[in-house]
Amino acid sequence: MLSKRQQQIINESINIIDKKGIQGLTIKNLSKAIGISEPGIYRHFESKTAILTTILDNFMEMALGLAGIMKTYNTSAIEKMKFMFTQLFEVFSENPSIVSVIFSEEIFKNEEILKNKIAEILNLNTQTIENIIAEGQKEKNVRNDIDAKSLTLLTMGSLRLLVKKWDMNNHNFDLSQEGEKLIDVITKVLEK
Amino acid sequence: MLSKRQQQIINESINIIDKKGIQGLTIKNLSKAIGISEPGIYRHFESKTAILTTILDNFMEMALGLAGIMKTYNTSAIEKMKFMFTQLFEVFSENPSIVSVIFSEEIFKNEEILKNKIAEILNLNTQTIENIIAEGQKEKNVRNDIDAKSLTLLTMGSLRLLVKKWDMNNHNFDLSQEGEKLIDVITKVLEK
DNA sequence: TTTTTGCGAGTGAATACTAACTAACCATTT
DNA sequence: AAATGGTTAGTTAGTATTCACTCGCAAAAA
Repeated sequence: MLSKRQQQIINESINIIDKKGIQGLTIKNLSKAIGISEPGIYRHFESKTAILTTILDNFMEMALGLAGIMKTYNTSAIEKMKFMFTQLFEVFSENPSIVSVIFSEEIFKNEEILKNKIAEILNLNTQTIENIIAEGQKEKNVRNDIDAKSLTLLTMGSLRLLVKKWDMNNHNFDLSQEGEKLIDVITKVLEK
Repeated sequence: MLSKRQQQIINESINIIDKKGIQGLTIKNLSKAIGISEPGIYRHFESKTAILTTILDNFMEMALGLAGIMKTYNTSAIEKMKFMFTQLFEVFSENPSIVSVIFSEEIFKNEEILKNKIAEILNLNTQTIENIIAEGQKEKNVRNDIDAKSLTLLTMGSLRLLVKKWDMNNHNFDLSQEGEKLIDVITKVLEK
């Protein structure tokens, strides 16, 4: 479990990465944002890498949680997708800064451990969507003239790009609203 | 025009970003890779930012060139998309390292000028695809139960994700081959 | 001869991180 | 109730290293 201070450090780190990029995340900037001295940070994390590792571990848990929910959620594939996407758009709208971390794999290229963690998260999320789509194909609710992997690519790719554009354009449109539109489009494309 | 040395510096910079991320691109690393001293770099670029600016300007020219070609290329929308995507997959296969720069917008978050340049490039490429799709809808070759913007999101998003996965997984699959598959899928989705 | 391209040696600022110390709190023991 | 010892969370003042970049000079090219 993370202490309050640790959680604060994590949140502020994500904020800084969002605003200034990974190069802007320095212990100095971080400590200033928190309001303690630089060595104070090291009372709560043994290194800067430990902070980044914790961030990614949190995202991994989120991904695992989502995968678990989707497995037990008992409806059609299309309904599952709708539910999942609505949830995601809500989370991103409420915590805009996590977008620039979770959809920006290459900011962790520097360190092998982090690079692998982020690839794992992406693969898990892909698998979650692919499972839903494949299941839908079995139940004949989803078109099967295109294989599940390709439909997953379409679905996930468009979701990611929408969110990324929202992020790059300083959230100057309503993500939940545009997200709803995208869900409709994807539904149209997936349905048999 | 860029001198040979300048072009070499640009290429090596892209290579380093690909391998080590933006944090790995230091003047020291760069000069070592080129085989000259650190001050030697400054004979050819006035600053590190100037190097990055030049990289993005090159990409902008590529995007403009592509947009120009697509305007004059006189076939159906579907054929245009096929042609454009095949071209892109070829370019990426031959120059894998540019992928981690051109599809990694957030590595330039640090500097406002660079951030804006990369947003411009993305918007231009989006516009190019959207134009083709909208034209196809006019000519009744492309479905019109979904608006052009959404179809563009699907198309571009899936392309980007495919290329990004290829990059993240150390190019462990044949991009051109998987790209062909994606082109077929997109064709199926777009066609009326 | 002038211009271009390189070099060694250095600059100040920023980087992640450490050493040594202190004040506040808290559970025991006296 | 008071003293004791230990933990937690913070500090100031530093470390070695790396960062982008500059200066003055030399060799080579035009």
